[in-house]
Amino acid sequence: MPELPEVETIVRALAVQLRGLVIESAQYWPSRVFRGVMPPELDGTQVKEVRRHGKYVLVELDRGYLAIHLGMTGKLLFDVPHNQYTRAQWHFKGIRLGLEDIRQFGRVIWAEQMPEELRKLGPDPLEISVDEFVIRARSHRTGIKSLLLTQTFVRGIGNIYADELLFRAKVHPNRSSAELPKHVLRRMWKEMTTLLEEAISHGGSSISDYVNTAGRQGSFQKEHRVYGKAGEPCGNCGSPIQKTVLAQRGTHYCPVCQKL
DNA sequence: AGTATGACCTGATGGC
DNA sequence: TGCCATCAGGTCATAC
Repeated sequence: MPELPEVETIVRALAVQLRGLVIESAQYWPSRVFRGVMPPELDGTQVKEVRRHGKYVLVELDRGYLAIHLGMTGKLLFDVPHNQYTRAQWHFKGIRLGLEDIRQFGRVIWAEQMPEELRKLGPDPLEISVDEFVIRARSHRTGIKSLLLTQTFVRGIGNIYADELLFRAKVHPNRSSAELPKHVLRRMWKEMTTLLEEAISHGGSSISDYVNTAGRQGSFQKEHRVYGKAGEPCGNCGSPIQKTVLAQRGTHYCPVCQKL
């Protein structure tokens, strides 16, 4: 569910509330999110910082790192009662952070050092330079949407923002990455930056179940131009937005504005 | 290296 | 109301 803007929204709230707090106790309910490895005893450990790394929430402790991926249906919520989907709870003085995840596609990783799963990811889309973006994109032949979804290429873009970005940049989702002209890739980089920053400023997109740590929805779904708009007229040219399957994902685009 | 497919999970929705 | 198929913000493993 959550992509870069949603995770960024969550992380900003978590950082404010958790920085400096000490874990008093933690509870874990066995589920797929732990992949068979529960975090060790962390009582007495202090939260140094909370950062985003791609789609991961990275909680930097004074001893080790807790990395949380929210998958499709993961939520981090303060002070809500335990329910059947609660996978973990961390108790701090005066506040309790719970992880809920219906589908269990999320993941909790603990490691003494920055976890390998995070280190192997590509650069952040809001930090990569335009030149590096162009060079990296040109070194792959695969379809551009598939590449945008590949977290080792850039980290944090998912299905919504891939579709929205390609529409804004007027690029067909199945165009071969290596064959995109440099000026088109530069345009994509620019649109990527503005799209993600706009989405963050709206608190992310809420389609069905995304909510921030306060249980509130984002509003960027109101600004979507193609995602979830199949059959509706394109805002540029009026022709109907198409929906197909590409890279195993529902893909929305304007067949007139985004030519192959 | 690429891509296509299925798997992993559960719930919501729509057709019959 | 019930049953079935399909779809959903994401990875991951396996097979061509």
